[in-house]
Amino acid sequence: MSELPKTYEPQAIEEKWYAFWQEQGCFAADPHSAKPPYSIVIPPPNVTGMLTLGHVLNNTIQDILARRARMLGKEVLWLPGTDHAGIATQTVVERTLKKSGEIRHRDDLGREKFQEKVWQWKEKHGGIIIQQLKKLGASCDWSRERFTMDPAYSECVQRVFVDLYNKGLIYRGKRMVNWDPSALTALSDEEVIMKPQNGVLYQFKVEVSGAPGTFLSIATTRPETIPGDTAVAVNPKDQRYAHLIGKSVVRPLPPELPVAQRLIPIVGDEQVDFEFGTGVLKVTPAHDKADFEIGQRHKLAAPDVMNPNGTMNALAGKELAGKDRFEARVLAVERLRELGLLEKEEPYQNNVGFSERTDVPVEPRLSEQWFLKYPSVKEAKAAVADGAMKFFPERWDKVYDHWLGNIQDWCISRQLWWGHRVPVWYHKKNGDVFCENVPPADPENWTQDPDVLDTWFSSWLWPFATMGWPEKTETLAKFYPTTDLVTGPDIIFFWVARMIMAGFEYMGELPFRNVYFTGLIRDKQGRKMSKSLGNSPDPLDLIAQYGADALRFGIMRSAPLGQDILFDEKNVELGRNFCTKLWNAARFRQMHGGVTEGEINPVLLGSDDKWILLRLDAAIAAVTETLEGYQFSDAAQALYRFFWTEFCDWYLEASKAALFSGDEERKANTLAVLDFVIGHALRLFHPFLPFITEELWHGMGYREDLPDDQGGRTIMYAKWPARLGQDFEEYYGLEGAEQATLDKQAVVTAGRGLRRDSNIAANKKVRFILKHKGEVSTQDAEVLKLLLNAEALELNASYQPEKGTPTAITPLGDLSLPLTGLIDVAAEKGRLTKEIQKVEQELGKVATKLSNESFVGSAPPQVVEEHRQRQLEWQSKLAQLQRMLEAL
RNA sequence: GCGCGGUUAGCUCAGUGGUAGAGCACUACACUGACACUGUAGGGGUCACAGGUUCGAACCCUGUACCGCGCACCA
Repeated sequence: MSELPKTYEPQAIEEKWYAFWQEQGCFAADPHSAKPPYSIVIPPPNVTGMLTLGHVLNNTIQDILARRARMLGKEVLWLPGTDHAGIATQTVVERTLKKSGEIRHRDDLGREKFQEKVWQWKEKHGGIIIQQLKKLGASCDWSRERFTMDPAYSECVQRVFVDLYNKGLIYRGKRMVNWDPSALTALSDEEVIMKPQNGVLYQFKVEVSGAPGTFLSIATTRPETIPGDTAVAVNPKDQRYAHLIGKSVVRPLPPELPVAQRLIPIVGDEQVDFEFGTGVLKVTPAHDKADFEIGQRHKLAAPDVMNPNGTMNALAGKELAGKDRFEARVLAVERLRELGLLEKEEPYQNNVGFSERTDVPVEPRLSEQWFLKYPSVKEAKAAVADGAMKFFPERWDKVYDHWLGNIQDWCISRQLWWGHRVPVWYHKKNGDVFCENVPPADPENWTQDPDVLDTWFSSWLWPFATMGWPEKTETLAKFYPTTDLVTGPDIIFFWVARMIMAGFEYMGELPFRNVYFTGLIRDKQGRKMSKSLGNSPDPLDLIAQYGADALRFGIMRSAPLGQDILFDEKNVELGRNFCTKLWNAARFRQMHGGVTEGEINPVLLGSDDKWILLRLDAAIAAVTETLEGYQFSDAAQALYRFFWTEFCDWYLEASKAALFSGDEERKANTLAVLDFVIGHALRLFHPFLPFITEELWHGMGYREDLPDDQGGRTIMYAKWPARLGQDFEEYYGLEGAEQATLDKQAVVTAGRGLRRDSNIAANKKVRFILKHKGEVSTQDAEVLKLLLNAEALELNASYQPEKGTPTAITPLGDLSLPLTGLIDVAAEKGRLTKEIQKVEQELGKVATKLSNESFVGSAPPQVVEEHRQRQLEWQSKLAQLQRMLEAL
């Protein structure tokens, strides 16, 4: 045992223990272990990412689960790694290279050179977030770190692609996709974010061919796509227009084309809502999903009038060609106006899809892409529906179920360079398609598909691809399916649902048993954390300032199940304060000498000793229960309350009576209780506060000679505290022992109240007199005297206070504070009157209820009895107060 | 449009039928033998609104308003 320094300095201590844990191989998972398995796979952060508060929340929860599982005697695998994050990483690297002037466009380098650059970038920056997770205390098995582009992992991805291709679930087709004109790639539906936009609804008219002077009015938000219109559609049930079906109209743009080439048919289609706009819809099959479907039904051509980068092409006419789509919109409107066809412009709010990554409006675009018809949907749905897999909070069940019930095929190809390349080759001459996880034998005759796969097409294999699949590895045998998954609800479709499907398809089993969805971290005004707002604190700064334990505890205390978290640095401060409290309580214990080897002697236990043991038992129960229900903030709160309010504020103070009593036997027994409680508390705290608990565990000298599972080497493997149990309570005589302390607490609070009401400084020694009703033990009297900071506490069962003596009613009898100098009768009168008012009010409430016949008649007897008891108590208190008032 | 959350003290949130709670903030007092990153005492709430069920509602039911999120979407 070495003396603990005066203040807790987290930095050096954190580093010391993290290195120790790693050296000792404490995080390593052993598939040969006889212990029952517990496993989590980390949601792999972007390889180029930096630690955010979201990661802190997420990974602290995982670490708490993992550390607690170890203490419960499980063989724990927490498998870490990173994601190559295709589009995000490619964008970052490309931007950096442009900034440094190395390239103007990635084409300057070409595919292979560019890929090399990304790998270099990955090597340089890829480890950062892993190092940051270590600072947080994450107990991952780093020897198993994986990356979604590791060679073995890539093989898994290709194998799965080929398999799904052979099963006919992956196909290539020309479809309407979400196109990102900035990243120049297709996106999945999930990568499109709808945002309300303030736009304009334009109304223009077109002349019906062969009927001069007959016009149709069309409403549109996208006049720039008019050159791509191949029909106008009306609802066949719409009497206004039905007779025009089959005729043609003259498309106004581009104006330089001869009218004959601008004639487009009027078609009837049920999909047209005749309530909206004018009831006439312009049909642009190449630039709108709904229009594409109409086009298919009516066999319309689908000319693409745009370039991939969102500019108009030659088909849009010479005026629009080369112009950006938004610029073109303005020009198109001008043209319509000049032609006298523009009828109306009104402000209009509609939803526009934006690319999740580049935040650019997505362009619906017809293009050749790879699609996946999801496998094992039925099994994935059933797993959650029938409870084989549990979501926390439960309400995500519905969201998941709804999505799986309505899924569209997944567009999995991306026109990027960073990612897993589609394992498909086309024969240069005969056009044969070759899909294998190895290139064709005669590569010179084949061209590989240029596309790469959506990042999520690799991460959906994460739970088993990281464990050595497709080999039947020992790791898979031991740790799959995993126990818990901890992730944000924002990727429930992107990742969670898809992993479940992949799990069933390739392992024939669910990938995890429980999914805990964290909340989103927001700032204290409720705004999302974002770089541009500058409201996203750097967790590393917080760790440097407050310590990792403080950050962990602060964030866990404010993270209720399934609710968003409004992050406030105050909570980290609270965590820091709590660590200091823990530290100082330990120092206090240490002041009184080394850890006792002796057992607690039941005969010597005072009422407060028994009380704190019962409170400890309650804390063990509360923390265990809340953690089993994934209620981390409740667990943190229970710990906080137990340690600060119950242990430090009461027990530690009360224990001073024994510690300073001079009675060595009594002192030793009190120290034994302190050691017992602190030893349990440190273990309860360990999953939340790994560093400080380890430091104190060693610093306090807790039995370093013991075996691992008793915490000999590290607290990490010490047993998770079990409930004390019936035998324990009987042996130590704890049953019903709580009341004595509760009574004393009431006396102390009352006494301090008297002192304050009489304007006597807290540090001034005064004399209290307790007109005790029953027996008060010497020890209890000592505790009362100490905590009242009294010069003396006189026990006098027949005490008659002088007029005006401040007196309070307590469970142990009237407590008086006789004042020697001037007695302020008026003040005491005021105090009593105020209290009487309060009691009368309470009494009134109870009396009203009890005088209500239907209450007495219908309420359960014990409730009525409770009210009667309460009424009696209030009545007697009132009577006493009134007597006191009269005596003044 | 459909669905899901939320509305309780100045702030952030617990509280699922029987005496309204915590932390922070606030006020006052105190550097008494671990801790001022502290201690002690205190002030502060028609539990969003309107109906209903019940002896009894913050809690259950119906409806409304506002905030947030998700899904779908009308050009």
